[in-house]
Amino acid sequence: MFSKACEYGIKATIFIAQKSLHKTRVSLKEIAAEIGSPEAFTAKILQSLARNGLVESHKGPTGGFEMDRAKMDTLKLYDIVNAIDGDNIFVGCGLGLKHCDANKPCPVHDKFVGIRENLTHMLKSTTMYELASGLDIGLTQLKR
Amino acid sequence: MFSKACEYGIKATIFIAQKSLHKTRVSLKEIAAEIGSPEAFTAKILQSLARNGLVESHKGPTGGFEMDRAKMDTLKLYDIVNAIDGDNIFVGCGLGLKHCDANKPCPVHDKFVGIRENLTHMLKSTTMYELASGLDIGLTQLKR
DNA sequence: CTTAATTAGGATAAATTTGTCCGAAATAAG
DNA sequence: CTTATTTCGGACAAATTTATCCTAATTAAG
Repeated sequence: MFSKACEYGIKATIFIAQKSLHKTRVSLKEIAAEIGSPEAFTAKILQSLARNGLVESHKGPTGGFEMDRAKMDTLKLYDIVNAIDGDNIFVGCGLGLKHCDANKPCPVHDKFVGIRENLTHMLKSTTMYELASGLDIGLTQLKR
Repeated sequence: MFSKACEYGIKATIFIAQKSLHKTRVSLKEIAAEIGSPEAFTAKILQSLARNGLVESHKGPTGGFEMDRAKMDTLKLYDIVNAIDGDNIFVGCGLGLKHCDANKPCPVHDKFVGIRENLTHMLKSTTMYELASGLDIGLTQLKR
């Protein structure tokens, strides 16, 4: 469904948010260890998320990644997926056609409309705070 | 959502089914031209589908691909996706975790259960006949 | 039997995604 | 100011997916 990069990006961001609930910054090293991802590859993804303002990064000793409490409410799962994998999964044709719409639909067009709306709505309504909280109270996990 | 190979496989199979509605066999060349796919790559995909009995193939002059009328009712979109991309999209964790279930769920687990059930049900209930018919009466299209 | 048309399949190449390495830049603290 | 720590970012490498090429095998028809 999502690329590896996107999976890592989501996991990393949730972990950063969880730590930020306790005003704690996390380093790339801690993140990669926690979510079981290749460190340098994760660095690229986080750099991109930081450049685009999805997470905050700080260099130097005591540096690392963090997220405002307010950001946890405004940042949705949708934003992370969109930032990393783009919007193809939300708007693209299920069969990869360039010109597929309700007028001249591909054979699966109507079948996919509902699925995509369902997915898009879920991703757009899921906040980082919600995901970070579930992780924080031990309801969910990022390893294994 | 699906790999290129899977997109080609779905399109090719629907086109084969449509032509079989009129008892007409189609060659690889016609298929690739119709669905706008690389011929040799499409050949690989169709070979695999034929080996696994999803479509029927015949060599020699007047050869090509076809599908029984009965098969069009039993063969579901699900079977094609499963044959080409495997079942990861149906059963895998949204974040790629190896051990993610209702007991120890990843942060997005519950969010994805409904989406996946929705997708799986749609794919399992969509027959080739339905898709081929829509294409045959000009309601849907495979080009562009 | 010969020929032509077609799928089968192995080998290889190109493109994309995933992953690694290493020096540069920034910065907190002694 | 110096040092240690951390992110940044370019270059490169490996793995996977997508695509191409070419020969073999099959088979319909003259």
